[in-house]
Formats: sequence, C-alpha cells, structure tokens
Amino acid sequence: MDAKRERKSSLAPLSPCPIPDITDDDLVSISVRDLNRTLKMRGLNREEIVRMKQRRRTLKNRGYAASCRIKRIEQKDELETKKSCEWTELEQMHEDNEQVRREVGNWKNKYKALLQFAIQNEIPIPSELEGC
Amino acid sequence: MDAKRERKSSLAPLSPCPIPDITDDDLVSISVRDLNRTLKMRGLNREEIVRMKQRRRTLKNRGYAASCRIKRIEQKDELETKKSCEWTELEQMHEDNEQVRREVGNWKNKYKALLQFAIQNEIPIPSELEGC
DNA sequence: TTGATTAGTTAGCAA
DNA sequence: TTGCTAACTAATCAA
Repeated sequence: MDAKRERKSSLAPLSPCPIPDITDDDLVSISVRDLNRTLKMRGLNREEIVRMKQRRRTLKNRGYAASCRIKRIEQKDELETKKSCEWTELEQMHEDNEQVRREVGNWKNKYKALLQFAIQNEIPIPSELEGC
Repeated sequence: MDAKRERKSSLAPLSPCPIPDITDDDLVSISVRDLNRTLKMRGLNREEIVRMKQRRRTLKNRGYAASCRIKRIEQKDELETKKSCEWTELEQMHEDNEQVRREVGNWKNKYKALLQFAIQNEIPIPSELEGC
C-alpha cells in the first residue's frame, strides 16, 4: 500500500562532474568563500565554476524542497492529533454532563419528597423554603 | 504578501510544436484514437508522433499535479474547519456543564434548608427521606 | 546568498 | 492508458 519511492537520483545531467573528489555533501555544506578558493586553486575555467555554483544551488534547493514537504506533513499530523484530542475531550465532557444531570435529578427528588411529606403531615413551611 | 506567481509557461523545449494548429487544450482533451487518426492524416513521422504523445502525457501530468495540490489544500481546510467546530462545541458544552452544576447546588441547598428547618423545629423525619 | 514556497516535470505505482 | 503522488528542478519572494 505504501511502496518506497526512491527517485532515480538524477542530477547527473546537470553537471558532468568537473571535480570528482568533491562530493555533493561537501558542495552544499562548504562556505561560499571556501568554495571559491577551492575552485580557483584547481584552476577551473569560468564555465566550470558557474556549473559548480549552479550545482550547489540545485542541491540546496533539493534540501529546501524536502524540508518543505516534511513541514507540511508534520503540520497536517499535528492538526489531526489535536482534532482527535478534542474529540476525546468532548466525549469525556459529554459523560460528565450526563453524570451531573443525574445528580440534579437526585437532589430535586429528595427535596420534593421532603416537601411532599410536609404537605401530607400538614406541617407549615416558611414560604421562602418552598420555592419549587 | 501574496504575489501572483506565474510560471514562465515552459514546455516550449519539450516539443518544438510539430503541428501548430493543435492547441494544448485540444491535445489533452482529444481521445487517443482521434489523436492517432489526426497524426497519421497529417503524415507525421515516427519521431514527431512520439514527441506529440509525450507532450500530451506531460500536459496531462501538469493537470494531475495541479489537482493533487488543490486536493491537499482542501483536505487541510476541511480539517481546520472541523477542528474549529469542535472547539466551539467544546466551549458550549463547558458552559452547559457550568450551568448544570449550579443547578445541583441550588437543589442541594433547598433540600438542606428544609432538613435544617425540620431539625430546628424538632420534626421527626422518616429515615429514608433524610439521606444526605 | 539563503531559505521557503509555488508550479511544472518526471518516475513509478495502481487501477 | 490514466490518474495520483513523491521527489526534483526552476522561478520567485522575503530576509
């Protein structure tokens, strides 16, 4: 249902690799100054330098795109988690409500029973106590 | 804050347009059979036909990608809407709960006041009526 | 320059 | 073949 989708790891067409011993990992992590120095030291011509710069930018963009995707997924997950938490809380509160409602009925009945007893035994009750 | 980002409408490099009078819209909407017939009628060679087929596929893919993005956005919106609804409901239920709790207190007080009155006036109460 | 985001391209899976 | 989606490239914007 969820096959691993590994890309053909392209980028080969982009730059035919002017400097074999600089890995892509190096290329993205090295500073601009150091990169310039290295390229000059190796005596690359103008075009090769441009190509390396472009390759660097592309590799970086690839990383940015990846984190953008991850971020999107995380945000969605977070949203779903929160939603599900709220649902649980809602369910819980529903139960609480039910419980409290039963309590109301209980006390109401007790009060009424007492009142009924008074009436049957003709016991006079102060009016402020018999609000129904 | 949200500038229109229109792509350079590429695809020009893909196929240098073997048939000028078939628009991209036609190309994606026409059926495979009709397309084959048309291409044959115009006497395109093997390579041109392949190019047209590829162009068609790419154009279709462009559409698929677009709907994929739209779908993602809609799903996210839907999730957010539901979450916000649940929040409102939660808020409402919180209030209800508060209200019912006050009711409990009310009836409880009434009952106790009545009981207190009985005690003060030394009125004997059946035990089943004085559960506290 | 760097990082993020959008639209378009391509690979590969599924129907 | 068609549709979808992940990863990638390129364009563009903000900082």
